[in-house]
Amino acid sequence: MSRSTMRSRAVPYRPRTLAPIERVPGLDYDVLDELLGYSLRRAQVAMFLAFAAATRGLDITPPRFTALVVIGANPGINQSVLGRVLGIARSGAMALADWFEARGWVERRRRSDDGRAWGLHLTRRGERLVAAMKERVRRHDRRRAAVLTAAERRELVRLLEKLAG
Amino acid sequence: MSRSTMRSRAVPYRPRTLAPIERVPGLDYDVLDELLGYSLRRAQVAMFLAFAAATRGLDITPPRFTALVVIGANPGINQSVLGRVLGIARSGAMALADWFEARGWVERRRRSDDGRAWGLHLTRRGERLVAAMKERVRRHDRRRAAVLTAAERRELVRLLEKLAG
DNA sequence: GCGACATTGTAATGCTCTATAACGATCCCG
DNA sequence: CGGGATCGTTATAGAGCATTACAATGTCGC
Repeated sequence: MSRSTMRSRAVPYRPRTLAPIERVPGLDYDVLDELLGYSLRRAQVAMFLAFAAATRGLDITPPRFTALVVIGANPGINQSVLGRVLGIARSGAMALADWFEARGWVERRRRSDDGRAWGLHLTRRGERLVAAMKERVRRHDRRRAAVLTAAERRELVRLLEKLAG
Repeated sequence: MSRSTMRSRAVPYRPRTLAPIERVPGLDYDVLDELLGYSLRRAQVAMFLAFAAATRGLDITPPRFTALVVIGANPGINQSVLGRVLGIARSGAMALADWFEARGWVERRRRSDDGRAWGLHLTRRGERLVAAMKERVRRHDRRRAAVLTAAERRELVRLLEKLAG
């Protein structure tokens, strides 16, 4: 099998400095300020910045983080399901798994119930890393969300879930 | 260090897929359900689907829509400022302007106050198109948001604004 | 005015993420 | 058993963005 043909990145890791979208003073934003989609986008920027701060130096992105958390909480999950969770194609989920495996965070194990599928599992090292990562992300998320009261926070999550369907 | 030399990376503006993020039954989402960032992301996908429905057949994306609205509301805006509004580099703003110009929606005009800059303006045709587009997007945005009551919608916007800071 | 530096538009280049399509292996079901 | 679905995999293509470099133009300190 040629999964050993690992996809290599020419540039291993480049730290990224993140900047918020500028709210240019004096500019007319017209209809944008009425759109829920645009409000969501702006709020997402704020939370994304918190995420970036939490994962600085780890070469982690939101999809990668989501994948690691889901693998950790659902050992043996296969790549197709992972792709559905992330909303990406199987091929993309596989590239993710390769990437994790190359770092020794995740390993593939044969599944007894399905000869086609590989089960994804965190390694010891992956578990330690994900645990630390989750803690840092949660802390930053809460800190950023601290502009809201606890009740507001709960209400916001409720409304977002309702919206997401 | 000047702002122009600061590295920045645009926060993903929109899901790059039209597929909704599946909520796989029986799967453990662990810490994700506590994270505001994740809830925001899922809600954003839902609103993006509304946007996609509104602009179907127009070959429009959220950045393009934002750019057109901003150009329409701020005639003569230059490409650097447009880039800052969108959170992308000048070169990207330029590619956008090229794209609009090729379709005859936007034209560049020399600015009397700055010999380096080009002012961006909607053409007649661009104006008609943007007006129609704004109406459609607004309608779909409201329709998708209709899963919320009017009061909930107002509250959501308030919380999002507070979060976006 | 002059000179250093900043800013604008532009072009070239490369990377990352994602989709799509194809394929063999395996599973499921009638 | 046989046809179709599913899984992992590979290859390929394209969108979107950053980065870098450059010339033209603007700005500011002196």
